[in-house]
Parts: sequence; C-alpha cells; structure tokens
Amino acid sequence: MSDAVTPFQAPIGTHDVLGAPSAEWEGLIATFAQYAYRFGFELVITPMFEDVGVFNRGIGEQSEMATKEMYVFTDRGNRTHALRPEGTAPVVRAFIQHSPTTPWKAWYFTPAFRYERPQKGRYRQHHQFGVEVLGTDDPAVDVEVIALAHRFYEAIGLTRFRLLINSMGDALCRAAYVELLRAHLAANVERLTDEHKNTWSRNPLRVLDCKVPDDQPYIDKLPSILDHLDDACREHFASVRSHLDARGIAYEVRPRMVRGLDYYMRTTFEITHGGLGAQNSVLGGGRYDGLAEAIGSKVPAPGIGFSIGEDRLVMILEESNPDRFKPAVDVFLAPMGQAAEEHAGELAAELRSQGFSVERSADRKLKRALEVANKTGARYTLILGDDEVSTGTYSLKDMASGEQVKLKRSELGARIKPN
RNA sequence: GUGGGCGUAGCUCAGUUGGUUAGAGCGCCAGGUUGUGGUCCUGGAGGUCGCGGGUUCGAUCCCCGUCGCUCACCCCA
Repeated sequence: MSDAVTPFQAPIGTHDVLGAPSAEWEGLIATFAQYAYRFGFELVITPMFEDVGVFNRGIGEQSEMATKEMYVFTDRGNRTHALRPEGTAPVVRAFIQHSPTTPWKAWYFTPAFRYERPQKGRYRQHHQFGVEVLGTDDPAVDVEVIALAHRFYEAIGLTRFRLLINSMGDALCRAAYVELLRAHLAANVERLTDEHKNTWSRNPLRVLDCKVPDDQPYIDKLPSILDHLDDACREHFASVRSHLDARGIAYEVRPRMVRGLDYYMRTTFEITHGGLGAQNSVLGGGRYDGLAEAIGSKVPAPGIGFSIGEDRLVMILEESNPDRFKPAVDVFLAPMGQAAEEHAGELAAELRSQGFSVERSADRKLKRALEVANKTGARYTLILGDDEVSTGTYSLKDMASGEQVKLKRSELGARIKPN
C-alpha cells in the first residue's frame, strides 16, 4: 500500500487485541500469574532485544529460527541485536548475569518475534508466557514444571488437551542416536520424499515428525530414541514418568516428538489441542541442560521450562468458551437531571472504593441509559432522578430479572456485593 | 521462501453471463414510550465494490500488476 490516503494497518503478521479477546488475555495472564506464584515462581522481565549472540549460541546457529526468522538490526552504536524470537535464552542470560540462588524459578510474559509467513495460529509477533527453573536437573522438578502447565490448563477450563512427553537424551547418547538415524536414512534415501532428501543429512531428527501420510509406515520402522538412551537418561525419564503417574497426570509418550530448538535435552513435552489447524501446539517445553554453558556460564546450570502460546490459547477459548473472562459491571448509574448527575459522580467514587465495578451514564433519557446498561452487561442499574437524590432513596433495578426496589443509600451495601 | 483461496457498509455475506439509483441480516442512530433495558414496529445514517493500470461506448464484474487477508508447506507458541 503505497497510496498516501490508504489508512495504516497493523504490520503483516501482527494483530491488535481488543474487545472480547482482550478480556481473555487479561484473565489468562492473571490466572497464570496466580498459579506461577502458587508454584513458587517469581516474575522476571528481560529486554525485548538482546545481543544476537544470545540467540545464535542459545538456540543453535543452524536452527531455522536463527538462520532465517530473526529480526536482526544494528543500532546506532553498531551493536548487532535481535528482537527475541523466544523466551528462554534471554532468561538464561539474565540468570548468568545475576547469579541468583538456585534453583531459580522465574516466570515471564513477553512478545516474541519471528519473520515467518503468517497462518492460522502463527504470527510474526506472538505472545508467550512461560517458566524456567535453573540450577537443578532433578526429575521431580521436571514434573513440577509439567504439573504447573497441567494445573493451569485445568484452571482455565480447557478440555480435550493432550500432554505429550519424550526424552531427547543428552549430548552423548543423542549424538550416537542421530548418527544411527542418519545411517538408516542414508541406506534408504530412495524411499524418502523429495523434501526429506534435503533434510535427512542436515537434521535427521526432523524426518521423525514428518506429516506426509505415505511416509509414515517407513518412519514408524526407524529406531526410537527411547531405545538408545544411556543409563542416566533412561533413569531420568523413568523417574519423570513415575512422578507423573504418582500425581495422576495423564500423558502420552511420543518417541518421535522432536522439538525445534537445538538446546533441548532429556525431557521434552508439548500440549496440543484440536481446533488450531496445522499449528496444534499450545505449549512447548523441555529440559535444556547445557544451554547456560553455551551462552557463557562458567558453571553448569541445568534448566527446564516451557512456554505457552497466548494467541493460540485465546483462539481456542474464543471457540469453546468465549464468555469465560467477560468482565462484569456491577452497578450502572443512570442519573437524570443536573443534581442527580453530580450526585452520581460522588456515588460512583464511593462504590468504586468499596470494590464495585461501576459504569455511569451521562444525563440522558432513562430508556437510553437502560439500553446502554444492558449492553455493558451490568448486573444492576441504579436509577437516580432529582427526586431520588432529594429524598435519599434510589431505585435499584436487577437487570436479569427486571425486578426493581427502592432503597436508601445506607441499605445499598447489604443488597449488592462486588463481583 | 513456495503454493491454493479471498478482498463489496462497523461485522457476516448476497449480487450483476459488463449497463444507468449496489442489496440483505446483524450492529449503530432516532422515533413509537412524558423516568424503565433485553421483544416488537417505523424511519435514518453508513460503500471511491482494496489500490493502480488495461480492454470496452460503458468495469464492482473481464485482463494485468500491486497491496492486504487467509489456509497449507517449511518451521514453531
């Protein structure tokens, strides 16, 4: 759009949030903050951009995200920065910089930027909230983190979600497995689709989560990473599973689940939900022992975390339960006349200080005021005419039932409660 | 980066095999009700038919380009 008279729009792959979805955003963030607090996490806020090295070294220089999806720019001091494409690496960088006592448990909410073609559930600026725990490799912590995610999804009333888990092994046994996989693929290269002919040697793991139906029988026969874990990794995974079982958290083991970032080790998990088209993942996470060292930590600092796609979550809730976080006005004030309007301002202040959500009409016809009250979804409308003000008696109308009573100001508190 | 679909009122969409004043529903505003909403009735506002160019006597419709939206691949939240 180069035409000067064309109105501006939000950039490609970004969107404004207002109306019902914005109420859901607020509700989701508040709910997540509450559960993160209950699980002992503190809020961490890191810059929206970092030295590009934080991401190159963190998520892997060869990864798609680093090579072609980052918003990289040079500032006026010739420093090369990148808008954060994901949430974990910056938190790990902050951990290294400040050395908080471990285990350090932090949660965050942040936009993330990736230069990709937008589609359903995928944006150039999307928003994630998530947690990280640094300084321990205890499998019980893995399960604490998964349990928080699980509890959160229950709390917001999301049903029909599936928790998928896997183990990616560690640097040693995974490397051995990848070579084994590469050998298998090399021996059968003619059976691969064109697409995989290009990827198998570069990143053999990618072939595992291929979606082409015709390839499935062949891929099913490839060796499973779970059969090639070393003793320590096998024990770790077994421990994670038994902790999950003990807590009654349902999960599915998916040995072919491959996560996109290079730093994942051992435990990986994902929560998926139908109704998101091809992008069905609403949460992704895993353990990333070694990431801190990759970014520059002098001491080993194993870690685990997850991030939730806020935009995708809102999309699901919009379809399944759009009124979940609908804000409710407790009292709508409908003043008529000069004296009543001034009185309404004073009364609104008092009710708000008591915790009520109060909306008020300007001085206008009562019919019109009630129409507006109805649209705001107010539970009660308080009718204030000059006669009500002079006698100190209000008319309180219950908007759902239509029932209307007269009462004195002092009786108001006993009649209605904040939502 | 690649491929498919789509751009007509605030929203969801009709429509014209190219013809003069472009429609509906919802929403919005006003009236029917002098102080009573959610139902109903009546009326009204609101559109350079994404933008630019071409073909034509004539384009919202056909052609080309462009911008945008959308879905999928890739990748991922």
